[in-house]
Amino acid sequence: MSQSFRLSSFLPYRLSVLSDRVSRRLSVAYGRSHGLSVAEWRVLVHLRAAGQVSVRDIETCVNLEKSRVSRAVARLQSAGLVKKAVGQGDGRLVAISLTQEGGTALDDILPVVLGIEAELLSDLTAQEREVFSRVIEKLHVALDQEGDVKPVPTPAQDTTDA
Amino acid sequence: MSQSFRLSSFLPYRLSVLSDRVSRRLSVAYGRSHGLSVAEWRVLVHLRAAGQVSVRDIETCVNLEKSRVSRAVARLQSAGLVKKAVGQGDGRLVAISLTQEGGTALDDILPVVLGIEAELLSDLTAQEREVFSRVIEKLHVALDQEGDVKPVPTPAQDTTDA
DNA sequence: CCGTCATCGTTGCAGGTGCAAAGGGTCGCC
DNA sequence: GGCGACCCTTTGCACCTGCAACGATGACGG
Repeated sequence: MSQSFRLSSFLPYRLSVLSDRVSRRLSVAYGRSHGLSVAEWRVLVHLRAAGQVSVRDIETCVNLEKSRVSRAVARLQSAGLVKKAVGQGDGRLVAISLTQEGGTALDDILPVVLGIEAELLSDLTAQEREVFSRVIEKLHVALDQEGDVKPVPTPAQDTTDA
Repeated sequence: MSQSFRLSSFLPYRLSVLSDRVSRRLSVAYGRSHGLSVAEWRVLVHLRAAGQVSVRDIETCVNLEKSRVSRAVARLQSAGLVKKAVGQGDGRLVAISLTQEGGTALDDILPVVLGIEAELLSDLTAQEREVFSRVIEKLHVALDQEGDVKPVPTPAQDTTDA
């Protein structure tokens, strides 16, 4: 039956392989030159855009688990790229912000990273880019639907009454 | 300058987030039900298609590091889904093949996995699928070109002499 | 004011991963 | 036949990750 299954045309496989390769290519820019991991890089970028934020903010905005964020921030702090303070209003929150050093590092890294992205995209037509982007969004929608089927308990009730 | 950088529209980020989500969704099928990791799943699938192969074969065909393959095979062996033997012609090679149990497990898993993929793709038009696939290939080509620049060793020598 | 519960962040733990070095085997060449 | 270069696979190590449990803090109700 499924004798003909081909991994090389299997969507999750293709996505995983491509994503890994791209990440690896990218890590040359922010990893090799500044010793940053993916998590650390994402945190830095988000800090630049958001100013002063909590771990929870980062978690939701850059798709990283809170423990991952926590450890990334700790490493960045000991590298001097980030500083932490207790939140003023709420003592549970941690106010994380970029240091000047962190900003400088980003200034270093961003052009390189954007250059790599541009090279990757350079052979694509405008239509290809647009469709590619749309498909990614559609896949997220599909994942939302499938995943969120769990919470919904009984689909029966809509037939029972008005 | 780069104040306007948006992680959410950054290609490597989008790919990574999507790929992670899809993998996670998929692991429900082969992970939760059979206790398989991604590496193990890929090895099984390749074995079904290729029959009897070596670690090196798997490594190149399913994009896994050799150490990852080695450990995946070890786990699969102790789970009884795979068997190992020394290669006949070459004593260095390991002849890895599916056991009957392994084949049965795949028979279980494959329909589920294909169903998930089908759901993901179900909202895409034929054109979207085709473009998406083409873009993935183009990105690989771009990575090949960029990556192979590496071998160039010393940027210093071109200034020093002829 | 105090008890209970939710929220935030950190940490312990078990496992997975990449890299590099170590086994073990093969082949060609002297 | 023996030696050294090479190849295939495993393993040691350091690191990263997810999950779950934990301590700390705030919010709410009695």
